[in-house]
Amino acid sequence: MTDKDVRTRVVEAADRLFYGHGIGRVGMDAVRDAAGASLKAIYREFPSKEDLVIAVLEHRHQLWTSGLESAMAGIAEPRERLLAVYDYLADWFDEDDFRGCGFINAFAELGADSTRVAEAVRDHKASFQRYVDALVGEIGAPTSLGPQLAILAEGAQTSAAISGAPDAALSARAAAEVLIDVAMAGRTDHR
Amino acid sequence: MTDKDVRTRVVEAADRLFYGHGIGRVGMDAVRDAAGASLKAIYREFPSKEDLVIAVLEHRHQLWTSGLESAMAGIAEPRERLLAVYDYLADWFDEDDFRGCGFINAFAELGADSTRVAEAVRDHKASFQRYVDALVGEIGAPTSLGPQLAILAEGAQTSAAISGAPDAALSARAAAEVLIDVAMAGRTDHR
DNA sequence: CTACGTAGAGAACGAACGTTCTCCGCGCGG
DNA sequence: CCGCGCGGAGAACGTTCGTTCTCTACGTAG
Repeated sequence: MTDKDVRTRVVEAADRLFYGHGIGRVGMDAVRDAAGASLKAIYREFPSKEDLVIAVLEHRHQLWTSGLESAMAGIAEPRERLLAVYDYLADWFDEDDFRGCGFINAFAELGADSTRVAEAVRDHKASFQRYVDALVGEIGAPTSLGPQLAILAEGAQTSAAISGAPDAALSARAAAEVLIDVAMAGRTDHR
Repeated sequence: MTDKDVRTRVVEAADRLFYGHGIGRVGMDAVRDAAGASLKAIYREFPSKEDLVIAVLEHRHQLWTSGLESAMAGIAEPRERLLAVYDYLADWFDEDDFRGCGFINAFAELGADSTRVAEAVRDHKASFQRYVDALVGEIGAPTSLGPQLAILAEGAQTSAAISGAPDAALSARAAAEVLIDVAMAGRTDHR
């Protein structure tokens, strides 16, 4: 229980609670109980709840990024790497505590009033967009494909969260395949 | 100010406030002030805040549906009607108080704990899905196209909300065009 | 005119929350 | 062995919120 330092325990506990019930519905007392830390220790590490939220979003960003990388481990072809994004989503949607994209949820809840939260969410999405854009660049597809693939990933997450049907990832993957292939075929292909 | 009945005024005011700031961050006092009604009158119409939220979501569903219909008014071709969905989104994203899909926002905030809200959001999304599916059926495209087009619409909304860039609608429209055309071409087309 | 039912304005209440404070026990330097 | 500072547990505080209650004004029936 006390094998990790306070900061890590608090962030991980808060992440689980915030993601599961929404940020506004989880009090600092619940975080304290789940993290096994004192309120004093929490507030020493995070001056306010908003700071904790930001730290949680950063932690979630790390998880997402490393998860995505390991999902692509061993895949060399950029086209296959792009499609692996949707397989990664499919695995995620199947977890029984899946409740949509934590960033979108945080943005929906606090984005209007907290500039810092809005910025953290924007950063995360922009980082993913850059990642996709880079892969799109590698296969030589037009840059307009990047946003389209990102929108598919985005939409699959909320679709799966709301309907509870994880096969939104499969639909998104199939659509991505079509978009990629058409983009490649339509490219000025004087080899 | 008192030209409409209390119920309508309350729902419209609450809708504006909830959508603009998030449901949890708007108190009943703010609704009372904005609607120009007494708390007593509000609670006579809506036994609890949750009931008001449900009524607001239903009202928003009406707005969305009628807006979509009028966006398609005069368009006969099912293919063009499908694409008009994304034009409708584009117009919406351009409004300066656009803050994402109110249903997704409500779901992110309350879906985990309020079954009624979760259900209302699911109903709305299912209704849109049926609408798209019907148009997909009319052009004789495979049913798998329906979810793909809905995911694009979904993703465009959150993308535009977070990045603040309304051109997500254009990306989604372009992607939809490709998906539709490929689906039509790939159809067992022995005429 | 008078009694009564109704509606509005806003005070009041209890709960929950974010944040701070108090108190106590424990470990360490002398 | 004795102070002393630090950390934890949780009480406390001020605010906000959902909901209810009180009080007053008013329209209407008789």
